[in-house]
Amino acid sequence: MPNDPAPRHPTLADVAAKAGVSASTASLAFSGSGPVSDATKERVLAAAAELGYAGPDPRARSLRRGRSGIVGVVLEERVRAAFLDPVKIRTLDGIADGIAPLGAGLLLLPDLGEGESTLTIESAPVDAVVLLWCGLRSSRSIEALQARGIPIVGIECEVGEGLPRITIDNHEATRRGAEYLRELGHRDVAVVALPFDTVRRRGAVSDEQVAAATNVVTLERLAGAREIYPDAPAVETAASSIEEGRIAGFTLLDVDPADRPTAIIAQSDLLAAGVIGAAEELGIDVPGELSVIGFDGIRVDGLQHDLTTLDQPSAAKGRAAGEAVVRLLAGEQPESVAFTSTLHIGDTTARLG
Amino acid sequence: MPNDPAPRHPTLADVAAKAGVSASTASLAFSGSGPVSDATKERVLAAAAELGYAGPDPRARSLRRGRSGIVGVVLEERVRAAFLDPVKIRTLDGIADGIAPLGAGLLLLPDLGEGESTLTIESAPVDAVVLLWCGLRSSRSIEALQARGIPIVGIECEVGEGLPRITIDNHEATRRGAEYLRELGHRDVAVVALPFDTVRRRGAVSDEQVAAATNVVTLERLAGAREIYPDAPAVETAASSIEEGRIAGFTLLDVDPADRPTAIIAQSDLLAAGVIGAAEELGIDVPGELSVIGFDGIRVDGLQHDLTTLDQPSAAKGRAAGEAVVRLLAGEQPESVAFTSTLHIGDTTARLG
DNA sequence: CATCGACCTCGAATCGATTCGAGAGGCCGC
DNA sequence: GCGGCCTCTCGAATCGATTCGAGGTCGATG
Repeated sequence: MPNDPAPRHPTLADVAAKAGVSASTASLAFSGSGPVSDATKERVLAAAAELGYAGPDPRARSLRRGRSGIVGVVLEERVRAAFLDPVKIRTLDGIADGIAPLGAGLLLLPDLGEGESTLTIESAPVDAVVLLWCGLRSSRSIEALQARGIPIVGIECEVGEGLPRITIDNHEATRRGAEYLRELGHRDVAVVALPFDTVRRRGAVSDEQVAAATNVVTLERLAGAREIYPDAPAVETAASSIEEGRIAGFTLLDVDPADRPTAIIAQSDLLAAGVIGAAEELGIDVPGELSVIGFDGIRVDGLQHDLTTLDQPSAAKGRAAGEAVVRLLAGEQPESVAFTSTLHIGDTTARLG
Repeated sequence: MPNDPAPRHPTLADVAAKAGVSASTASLAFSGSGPVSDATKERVLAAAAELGYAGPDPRARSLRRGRSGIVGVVLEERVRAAFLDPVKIRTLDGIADGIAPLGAGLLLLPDLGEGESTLTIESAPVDAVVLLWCGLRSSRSIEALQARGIPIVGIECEVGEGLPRITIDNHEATRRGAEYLRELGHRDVAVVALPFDTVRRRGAVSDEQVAAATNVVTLERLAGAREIYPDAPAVETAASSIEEGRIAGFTLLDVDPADRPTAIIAQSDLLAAGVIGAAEELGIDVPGELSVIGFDGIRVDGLQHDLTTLDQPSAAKGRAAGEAVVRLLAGEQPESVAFTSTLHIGDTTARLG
């Protein structure tokens, strides 16, 4: 046995040598369709099996081919958090569906590496990228991707000139919800808002904060509400979750009943569920004393009510984004797509009085 | 303006040339910590900015470095389906948590490319792989990964000698659940089982089918139930979903009341919820006329009952797998981890009679 | 018998960056 | 004023596979 200090893994060259062919021929034998005689191909495969060669190295292959077969999905904040938000899950589901023809994998990427992150948007070997509710941070990354010629699709995300975007009618839909509350006779309406930017805060929001906000979805929905209720106070939350909704609910409801709003527009169903929970804990009847309207149209875990909400097609949004990716990679120029939400009237809203 | 037929993207070499340094120096300037003077580094960065160079190509970098910063998660079947299963979501969540120290991205891979899939387990540029409820198909892939020296961790998955596995006490837990039913006086108990292998079927399961099954989880849970009820009939489902549970529920319950089981052991909470739904549609009272026990301990969307179930720590399982990956990549030899489920007694089980 | 294809196989260039050891200056101390 | 050391920079090799055009062999045809 000769010295074998470095038990490296076999490479294509090793296989080729063992099979008595050139590396190029071996490569052809593996890629399948090349003009290689059956005998040769078999010999190469046999040599590979004997050496324990498991096929071409994906890294080298993707370098040479220029494609990795991976589509990145950029999530604001931690990857973990995305798994807790049913809307994101549904959207991811749709994306997976939409890119199915590519046979590509889905790489989940946090927007900003949390300090130690080695794999960032810029350093990930992706063929295309879908941005999901991206914040301001992404703008530099977007430039980097564009410089590298990587197709980008944005979902609810300002993504720059000429790039396809998937959106819904945040403003218009919320306005419709607010109008419905007005028809029910409500005059004192408050908004429980999604985060305004990537710095997560809680509590009442001043006009300056609104002006400085970067989260487009939050702003559009807020503007839609204020088109009907220009003076509606807004409470910011740190995330879209039931617990955050509950906290915001207490802020708005645990006050002198005279100062209490009669209706609350929550910017997500999870927040709405939290608000309803807070109301119940405070002995406030929903919808008798308080009407609550949500956004998303998900079914909230544990919520006993049929939430009045603005039903948005999350999965369809994801699918549209996936399809846009496919077309971009095919060299086409897909259009942006704007979806529409529908007002679902449940049992959490009622006529005032 | 000279002819510019191929508007290629700039490479490190271009930047180096523009900055008047060698490619090696430019590389050092980008990787940051190398012994490069500030003046030079600045010059390189300026040249890069001017050329619109967005940093080193991830593909080339990963080829040279031998690491891609990606951890693959192999899901049986379609990626899409995983997003619909709360248990998988929770586990993914845990994995993301566990590998956080790596700062790596999470690449979701279907077990078998659905025909056209280009990115398979073997051809994905991953540094490590977590197998999630993998089926038989994976075994070839596992060999390929091992041949390439890629660390593997299995969750509820036979993964081969010496590789760390994350498991729960499927057999023992189900036995405990069955014992509880026996204590309640039940004698006619049926099992609504998860899929037996990757060929999705529905309906009553014969002994031959059990013998030929490959899904370890299904088998272990079935064996646990049959330790107490050796003759318990089993119905196979095509997936873990409420709808599948409903279908199986009808199979078992839509019969002569004399032939009806008095209790059903469902192998997942979603299946249990479906069974309960079927019972309600058939006018069978739960738990009055039928006791139902689930597995997982998730809260099922829309289910009004507090399900009696075997609560398993899904997120912890994922986290343990993630941590095992981290340690494998650090050259350590992590142990397998076996978690324990606890019997949660809700209001879907009752004493017989 | 010579020539023309058809069919395989091979060499060499390429993808883009990283890394290691060597070498070139500049600065300090004696 | 000179040797030695330290700091920065560069060349060249390497990672592993793919691809294109060239060349070689063999059978068939005029």
